[in-house]
Amino acid sequence: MNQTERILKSKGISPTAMRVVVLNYLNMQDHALSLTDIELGIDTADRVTIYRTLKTFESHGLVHSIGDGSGTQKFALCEPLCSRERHQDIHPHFYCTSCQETICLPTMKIPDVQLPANFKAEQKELIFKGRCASCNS
Amino acid sequence: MNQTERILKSKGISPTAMRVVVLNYLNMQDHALSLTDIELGIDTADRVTIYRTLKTFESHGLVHSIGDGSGTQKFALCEPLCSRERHQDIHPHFYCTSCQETICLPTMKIPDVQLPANFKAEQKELIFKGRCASCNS
DNA sequence: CTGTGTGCAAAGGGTTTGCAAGTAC
DNA sequence: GTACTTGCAAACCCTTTGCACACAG
Repeated sequence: MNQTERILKSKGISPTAMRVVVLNYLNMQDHALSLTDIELGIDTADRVTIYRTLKTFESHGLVHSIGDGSGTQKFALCEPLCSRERHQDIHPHFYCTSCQETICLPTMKIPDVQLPANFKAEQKELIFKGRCASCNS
Repeated sequence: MNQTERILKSKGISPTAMRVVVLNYLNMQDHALSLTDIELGIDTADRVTIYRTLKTFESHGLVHSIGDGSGTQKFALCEPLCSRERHQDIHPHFYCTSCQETICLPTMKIPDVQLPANFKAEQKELIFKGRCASCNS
């Protein structure tokens, strides 16, 4: 059993061939991917199957989804600490309006903000939009 | 000429009946509205017309749109200082996963975060998800 | 008359569900 | 055999564009 299968099992996901392929593909990327991105990258797989695979991954704390304002959801691997109950260590994302890539900024924290009385936040998302380093150079 | 028409003119938007109705409706709300919300609130108007009205408002700095992660865009009135060139004073939003309402938090600032070298941000968005005060009481 | 605004129709894209066939244990 | 997984089809919803008519300056 290889490393990818081990990761899936550790999250309680049975490591089918499809899931191994999707996870490996996500692992190769340094930015978040849309369903279409993955579909194009894995030419053997059906779009809906990938969709369901990602939903499975998400509900088991293996990937997180980002609404970057581009109108389409994107997905990226979580930090190892994330679990199905709680996504640890959620980080900001940068959406490049030039190349449309969404980049995770895992080394940064989302600062805390004092919410109004009786508001209870369970998640927070911080998104920057602009031009990324590659598009600026 | 009433106050609503005056606002429209001050933003360079000709104050048609439709636009006055939409602006008044937005003005009555304390939270951001989706296109569907507005469509249901203004039963005389066509969905596409409202859509175009909002786009006009947005490009003239009268409303801002929020992608709250619910999958649909929402719109809310801007602060008076916003202009077509630049949305001043962009604030965090709170998305209630119970009642699906998106609430502006205009008294709060989005904290600055140090971006990686050569990344240039033009916009930032901070969204909290959880339960709002009404749903918690 | 000319430009703008509105309504209707429809295209386009992404997300989500249903169902039946395939696969693993 | 039973439960889970996958592929195909289709539904659903939101966003966006095209076009023709109505309206205002």
